[in-house]
Amino acid sequence: MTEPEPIASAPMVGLAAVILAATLDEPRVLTVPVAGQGAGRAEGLPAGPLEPAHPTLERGLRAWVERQTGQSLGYVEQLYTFGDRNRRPGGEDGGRHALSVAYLALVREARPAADSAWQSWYRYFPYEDWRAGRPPSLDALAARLEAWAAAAASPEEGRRRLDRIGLTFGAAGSGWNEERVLERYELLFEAGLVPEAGAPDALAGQAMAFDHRRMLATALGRLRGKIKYRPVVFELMPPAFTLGQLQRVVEALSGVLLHKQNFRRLVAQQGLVEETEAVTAETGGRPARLMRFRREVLLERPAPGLRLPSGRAG
Amino acid sequence: MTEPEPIASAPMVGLAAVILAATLDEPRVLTVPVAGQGAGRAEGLPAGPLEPAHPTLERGLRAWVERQTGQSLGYVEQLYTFGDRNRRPGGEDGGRHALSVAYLALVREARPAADSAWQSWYRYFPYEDWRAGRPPSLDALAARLEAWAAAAASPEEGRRRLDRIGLTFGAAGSGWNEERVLERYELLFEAGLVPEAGAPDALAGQAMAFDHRRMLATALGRLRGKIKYRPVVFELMPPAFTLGQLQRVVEALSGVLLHKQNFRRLVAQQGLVEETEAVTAETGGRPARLMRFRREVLLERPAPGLRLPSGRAG
DNA sequence: TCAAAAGTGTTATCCTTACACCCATGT
DNA sequence: ACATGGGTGTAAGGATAACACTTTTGA
Repeated sequence: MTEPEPIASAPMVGLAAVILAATLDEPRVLTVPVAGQGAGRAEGLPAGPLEPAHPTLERGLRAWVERQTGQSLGYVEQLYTFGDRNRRPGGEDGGRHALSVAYLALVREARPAADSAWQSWYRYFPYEDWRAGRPPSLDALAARLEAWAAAAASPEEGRRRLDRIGLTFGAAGSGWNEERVLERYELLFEAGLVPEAGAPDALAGQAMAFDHRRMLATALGRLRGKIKYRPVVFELMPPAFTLGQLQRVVEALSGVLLHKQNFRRLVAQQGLVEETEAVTAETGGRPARLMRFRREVLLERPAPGLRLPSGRAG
Repeated sequence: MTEPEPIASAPMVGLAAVILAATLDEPRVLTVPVAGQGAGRAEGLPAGPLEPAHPTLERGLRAWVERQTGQSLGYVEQLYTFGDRNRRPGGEDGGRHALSVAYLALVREARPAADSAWQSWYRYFPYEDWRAGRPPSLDALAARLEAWAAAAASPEEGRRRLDRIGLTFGAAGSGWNEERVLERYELLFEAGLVPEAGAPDALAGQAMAFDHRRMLATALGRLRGKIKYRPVVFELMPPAFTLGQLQRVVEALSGVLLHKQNFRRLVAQQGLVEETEAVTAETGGRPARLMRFRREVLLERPAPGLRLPSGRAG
């Protein structure tokens, strides 16, 4: 009656890494060149097949990343297993499945090696960066999305599309929600507005090979959510940093500006950081005290993180 | 330099489903018998290999579940891909990897079919049920965990173990955190206190085949977290229900009792439900108004859910 | 002297928590 | 009458958001 165990046919299993860092005020992702699909070279994520020699999935991932980029990974967590879309090559493989287990990694230093390169992740998602106010490209995107909704087969379908647009791109009830990165990308994909889906221009951002941009979107959404209840930002910070630097990194990740005073108070009274003796001279203005992450906070609070204090202000 | 695409060797890929329901006051999981490892039959989750005929992972999962249990699934989300532990059969397969992509499914009705059976999930995690106060088995477990910490190779390792015990089982700072189901299970596993790891008795709950109990722990933790910011509880409720029923289901999921008045206010003012005209006679006491889920809340609030109003009270 | 960034303090407001209490039905 | 669960109101406390303001450096 019952099968003995989830044993399998012979699918292809790949490993892929979304490796993020935050140097200066820019959030970065590590990319490698990929022999082009059709025309020339494309950008992609470090990736490779799972091999029998790999002791675990995660160890296999680390091996591939070191080999392709020279980067060694610290914090690593599993993101999602992709297998449903753009991953069945049709007849050529006799219908074999192609899965890809994607991981999120956070690193401190950004030493690019071999062919790899660090890119700002807003290169792939320009409309996700609200630090300088509402991105102008959103107006054009919104217009195209509404046209897509209007072109729906039935009125109900049109209404559903409008609801989704409002939900993911704001306008509905509560405005922009920075965590819905993946939902926005999938909506643009369905509407045919991303280059991967055949859009003529790059209004919705730079394309990536295969479904790597979907993986990146998944990673950004996850990270934007996670900084609120886990102190993962510090995986991106040097051992000592100023509160201003910390704030700029959080702003870079979340894509929105924060209220300075409240951010400082929040960080301080949550016990996330402690002072060091050192101060730094720095770019213009009064020297700032250097802080370090307070590891003990993990034992004290149930969900220590940076509940973003909303408002935009200097 | 760069490999063309995450293409693979020949691992075995399985699909597994944690199917949850809430009938009356008990939270349930759907299990199937598994031809025993060693001695007799064990309980397991519905599962089966990914096959070339499956159009997507999720469709493959639905097919396996219907075939093994007769249950058709509504809400389904991917949980995690397990592959690192208990999943390399050693020499027999020449070192092939065995992965398992686990899914969480929520269903309304509990019609058992074939060999499958609904079990209370606290059968597998008795210490997770705090509805009748602190479970007595926790005292014995805590004693064994402390013995495990004391038996560490080095003092630092002993301290680390104590920290983890405090963090996952309470005592540290903030007491019991109902979301850390997986972390608790993994700690018990490492300490050798679960039957799967060879513990002599079932103090830490009933065993399951393979790593299925780990999957169940992952599912419970995810669900306990998710009800706080997504209205997933309603996937478990009938179309019309009383606020009392809703509260009892939430309590069953989270394993803690809630404060009645605040729960009602919360649900009401969040706009999660709306009244129907009907009332129900019910078990003892004044007849209650029947409510239904307000679907529009999805469009209105960024994260509609049931932020548990802490305290235990009638 | 001024710009720029660091850093401190205070107040209004909202949400959470807790407590007290009334209502309608079955036994 | 009373037990049981349904249902409403309100006051105290804490966290958030917004505001105003001082300090210390470099140009």
